[in-house]
Amino acid sequence: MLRLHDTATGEVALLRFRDPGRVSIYVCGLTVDGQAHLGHGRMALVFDVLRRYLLFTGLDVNYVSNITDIEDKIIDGAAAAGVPIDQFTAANEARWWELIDTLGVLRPDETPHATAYVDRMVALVSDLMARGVAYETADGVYLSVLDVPGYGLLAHQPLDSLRTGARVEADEDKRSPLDFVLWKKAKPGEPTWESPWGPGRPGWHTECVVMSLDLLGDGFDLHGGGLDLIFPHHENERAQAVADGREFARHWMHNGWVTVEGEKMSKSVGNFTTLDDLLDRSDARSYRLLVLRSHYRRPIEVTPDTVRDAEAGLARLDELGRRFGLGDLLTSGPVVDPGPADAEIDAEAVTRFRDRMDDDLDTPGALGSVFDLVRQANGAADAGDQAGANRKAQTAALLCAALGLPLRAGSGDEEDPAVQAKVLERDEARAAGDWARADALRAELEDAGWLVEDGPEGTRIRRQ
RNA sequence: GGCGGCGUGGCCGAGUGGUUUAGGCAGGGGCCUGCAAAGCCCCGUACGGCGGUUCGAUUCCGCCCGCCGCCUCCA
Repeated sequence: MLRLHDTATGEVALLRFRDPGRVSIYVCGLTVDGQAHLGHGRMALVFDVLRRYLLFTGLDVNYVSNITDIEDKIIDGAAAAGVPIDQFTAANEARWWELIDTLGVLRPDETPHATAYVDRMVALVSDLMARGVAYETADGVYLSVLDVPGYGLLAHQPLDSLRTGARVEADEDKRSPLDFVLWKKAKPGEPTWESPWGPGRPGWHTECVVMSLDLLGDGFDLHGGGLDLIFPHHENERAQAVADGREFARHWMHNGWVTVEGEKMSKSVGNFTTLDDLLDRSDARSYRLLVLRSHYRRPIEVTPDTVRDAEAGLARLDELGRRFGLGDLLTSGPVVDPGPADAEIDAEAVTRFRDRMDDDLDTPGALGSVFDLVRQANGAADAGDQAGANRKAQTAALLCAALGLPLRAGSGDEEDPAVQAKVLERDEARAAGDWARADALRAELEDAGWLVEDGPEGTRIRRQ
């Protein structure tokens, strides 16, 4: 049973499901206002690993993650690019899904878009007005947060602190500086929707309330996102749901930053690396491995050094795939724990893995158990215990797949006839004891990007 | 100012009141190899500082130092 840190309580607690055997998850996705960076990638990977692990343990998972396609920066971005807003957001979103696919992240079961839910957002705001917890001002409609029981649950800040910290906005009509906008009245040049308060557009926090409750229902199991969404975004989502008499998320999970030289990566600081940049120069699986190597709540440093380190670890895993011909276990789809009945799998190792994962998704510890298997498999094979070795190797591959990290048995182009000819020629040279010729052929292959390895079965090559 | 997190061996990074070790990368030695590569074995005996609790603390408590984050729209 999975124990997870809950942002609301600050404690690690058993994740309890509303419906037995089924998990409903809502993760705040991307605002499609530009290029996604490493932080967005980490978020996607962290929740992908959670989702895959729940599937691995045999649960049904309903995973919803939204796209925010109307927002201030989107309006500005489209204007700056000189293109219509829908074209701007569509292009950014399309690129995001390509990146998601490259990262091996499973697509959500549902991907609601804010602009498709404006009617229901208007309905929610109207309801909050009717309940007397929201009020209209000259420039919009606001939620009166001091009327919401438990406001500050996620922020873990005294209300006074939030109040004194609140930035003073132009609108002095707000009853409390903490109150936040549910509906923004139209400004010139902005896209608008009709509402009882005149044309305008929804505030940011409202969309996720409406979409999560619509698609997952009251009291859904888990709500997640990046650490920076805790306050105000998630606090304000919860406030609206509670004020509307709805039961909101039962559990809150947030992932930590990607940092650059110790500082949070963010667009405002300008210290971000885009996912495009990273994926251009490294195997996407190495970023997943890098993310898995540290706990999801800790910050991670992404530097050329840490990426290289992850790539070296990945190479060790792939080497296992090659050595044991695990080509049929290269799935990038979800896998399910086969249980102790499967003689090909080391059930005890799977248990060790699951113990680590159940402890608040201790992926570094889980990964340690996988590397233990790698060493055991290689060691057994070296000692001539092929059956035992295969079992360990298969188990390692299974657990890698469970983490969304498919092993590779090769690059696929080893069969190139010209390359194969050189490999054969080298085998002949070696058989004849012509070491000079063999070394020359190795140099040629290496120049072509191959790493040459001689084994009992002859020369083997792989991509460097 | 308020609230919170973190400081582990050359690097990354888990975990734990004490007997055998996380794991990965890098490094040294060995086995294997024509030489390599890959793999395996061995090695470095780490837990910011000062006190306290304890038979015993890296692990609990206090203080200090350092780094980081949040305090209204940033994953």
